[in-house]
Amino acid sequence: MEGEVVSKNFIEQIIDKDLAEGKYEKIVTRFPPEPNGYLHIGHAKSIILNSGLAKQYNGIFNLRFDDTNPTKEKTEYVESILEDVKWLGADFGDKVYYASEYFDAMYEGAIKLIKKGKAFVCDLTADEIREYRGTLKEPGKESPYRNRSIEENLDLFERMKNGEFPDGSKVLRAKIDMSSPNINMRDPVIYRIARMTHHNTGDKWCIYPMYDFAHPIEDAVEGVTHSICTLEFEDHRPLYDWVVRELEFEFPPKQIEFAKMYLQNVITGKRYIKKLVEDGVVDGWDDPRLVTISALRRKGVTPEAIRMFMELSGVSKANSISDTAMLDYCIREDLKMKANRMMAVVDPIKLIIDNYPEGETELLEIENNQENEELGTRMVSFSRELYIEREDFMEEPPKKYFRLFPGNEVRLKNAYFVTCTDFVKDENGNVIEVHCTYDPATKSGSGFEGRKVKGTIHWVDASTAVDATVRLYENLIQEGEEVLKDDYSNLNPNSLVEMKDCKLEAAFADVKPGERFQFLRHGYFCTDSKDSNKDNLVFNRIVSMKSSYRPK
RNA sequence: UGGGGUAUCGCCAAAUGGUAAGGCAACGGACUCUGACUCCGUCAUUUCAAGGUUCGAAUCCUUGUACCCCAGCCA
Repeated sequence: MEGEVVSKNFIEQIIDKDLAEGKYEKIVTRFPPEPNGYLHIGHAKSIILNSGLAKQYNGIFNLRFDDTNPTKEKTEYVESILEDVKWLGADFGDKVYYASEYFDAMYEGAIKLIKKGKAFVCDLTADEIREYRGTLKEPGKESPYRNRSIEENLDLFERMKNGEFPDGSKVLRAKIDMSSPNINMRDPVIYRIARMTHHNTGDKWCIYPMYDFAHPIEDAVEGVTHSICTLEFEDHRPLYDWVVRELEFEFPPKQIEFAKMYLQNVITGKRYIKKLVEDGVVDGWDDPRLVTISALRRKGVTPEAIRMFMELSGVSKANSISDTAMLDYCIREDLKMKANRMMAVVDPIKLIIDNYPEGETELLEIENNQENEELGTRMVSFSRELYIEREDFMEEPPKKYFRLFPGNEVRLKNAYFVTCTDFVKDENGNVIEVHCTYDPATKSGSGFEGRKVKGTIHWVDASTAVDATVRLYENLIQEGEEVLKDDYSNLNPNSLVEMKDCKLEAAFADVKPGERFQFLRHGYFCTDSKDSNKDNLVFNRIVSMKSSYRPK
């Protein structure tokens, strides 16, 4: 870490320059979600970027709900967002900001514009405004209401606020340039009439500011220095700057855009996730097949892993789609040292040690994680009848198969060497039982050096093993090459695999919801914080292990 | 000839005119009480293309090409 030359991303370079020029003493960033859904991995990038920058530069990071459109917003969403941002570890101080707290300031700002002759009340219908706006290639034309007097505008706007006009009948527009090649500058609507109960301000207002007008004000009022948003707002920057300039803020914030985070083979995009939830394709916003923050949390992904992933992914202005393998790597990397390594047999087959005394049981003390002894040890019972993984035995092994087959000796992880002597098949020819003998001299930890063994396999004591369900998730997404935008019908929801009849070590009986484990050779799992109880343990798969053994 | 962006390894991504970092993935090999982990090694004579300037170009100029965003009283 130390001494390493880490190149700065383009945003850090901008900040460095601003700081060097003495523009700011302290930077202020913000994460401004609209509370209209749950946060997902894409938002995590913004949260981690913005809060990370504030931390790195000893600045301030604000969490602000951009709640200027009550038709889409719900308190449920602000609560979940709050929880997710906290969970991710972003330090937003002890205050949560709401754009709706600035409605008065925004109203005053609008009046200021009117008084400067920079805004007017327009009676055109929504359709007419669209027509007058022109097209991408042709300029628009001016509204017939554009030249109303300041007095008339002031009067009309006040009456809009007082509820004298029906919804949609009038809007307040900025007076900029109808022939601008940038459509956002063609007299954009900055206030609309909408009688909706706001989750925060109730029925106090019947006019609400539009994003392009509200956002720069929110930033400026909070003293935000660097307003970092995604690429699609690039075209809005001239308008952002216009608002900040016309309203004459002393310390105008600066908007900087970066490319969104997309992940290969998963659905990002609030809109699509929302549809899956609403249509009942998934269980809810935290369905582990999704990549919402709550789903990742439920699956057992750590905030540290998500942060590492964002750091590794970097920030740029190039549209890109990150590989989920990188996220998996971060999860593995983070959990490697802090998850207990437990034994679980997912597809059990019985192993009988013929020379082990019947009815006898011994307790083995097993380290929870050989690479981190702080995690302590646990006691696991061992006796004559065990379960092993079905794939760990082969009647006729291929070349380079190191596990159990007739005549071969392997190590039972944390226990003894065992030599396969026989096996039993049912009437269908399926192996149902494997027999072996063990060598008491080879006990784990005894320092036995007599001979080496090529393979080691995991196991579980048949008499004490706990039954459990393990869920393997594939991230929910499309089949084939096309990433769906509108064609949501092609989504394949059938990527959840539940494996019942799993056998786990007895030690798992007192596992707590949300705890994470590495199941040897099966990857990393988390006890499902929703479904787990002592009688029926449920584990969600976080990421799988890599395996270079591929029998053919 | 609407405007605004972006193009560097399979995937992210540095390099700010001085001779293409790094990570993920992949592939070899060593090690191993799991074939994981760890460790070592390999992986862009070339930066969308073609010209040009320069002792020197991913970086500057010219001309193209591809992809993304914008016509909500959404954010």
